[in-house]
Amino acid sequence: MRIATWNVNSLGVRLGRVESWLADFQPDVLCIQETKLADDAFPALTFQALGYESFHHGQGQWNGVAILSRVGIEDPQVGFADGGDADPEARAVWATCGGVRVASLYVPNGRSLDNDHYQYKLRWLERLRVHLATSCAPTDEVCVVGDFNIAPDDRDVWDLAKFEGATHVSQAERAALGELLQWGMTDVFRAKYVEDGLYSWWDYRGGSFHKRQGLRIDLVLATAPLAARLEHTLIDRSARKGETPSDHAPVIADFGPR
DNA sequence: ATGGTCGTTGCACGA
Repeated sequence: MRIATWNVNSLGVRLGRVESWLADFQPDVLCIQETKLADDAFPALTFQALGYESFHHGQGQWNGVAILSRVGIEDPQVGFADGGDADPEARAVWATCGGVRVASLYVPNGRSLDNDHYQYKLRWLERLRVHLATSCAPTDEVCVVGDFNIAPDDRDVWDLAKFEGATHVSQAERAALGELLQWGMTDVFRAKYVEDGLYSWWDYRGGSFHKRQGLRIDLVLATAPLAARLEHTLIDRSARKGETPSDHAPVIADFGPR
């Protein structure tokens, strides 16, 4: 089972690229972030014609997350089932695809450590932790993927000095991610590759991609029964090349049969 | 030199 995640930075602009990427990589599940579309503008029929059912939660101009699946979409769910207020931003969808509980997440950016949005980010991560702890078990097959806007450790940052005092690397964010891992999830890309310099996002400005100045912030987290079957994982840097790319590359994980 | 680009929208702001 091939599960992929890709922050496309506007599905309206990137639909052609997503269509050809699906044809090239044939994922069973593709989780998309930053569709920047309202639900009635989501191109479900286009994906259906390619063999993918879909579930989208959007709000229009910003955010927006989706799951595409050619192995079924059951029990779709939006946001967090923690009894709290609905998230005002469209950042999380869940569905069961081929027996795996899948989440497509767009974790808040945080903007800066002294910004209210950073507190929203930390609260959002805590709601994610509670949602997982109360609706899933580490012994279930759960795959939580997306743009985490957190570089898990220093290997995932091109220049630590540039990020001193910034979001994406702060102790509190990394600790929040660490709690998800401690609960029972594996960062499957890091499980296969230990070296630094392997990134999934590069700033559009200043030729960052060609200078290899990026961050690894797009993650595939899997519970033990799934992670034990990991066969391959890849960041598709080729998708960051050419005309009008997203600033993120897709991340793929292949899990063998049960 | 504290910039740079791209997406949204609308002539600024978020990432």
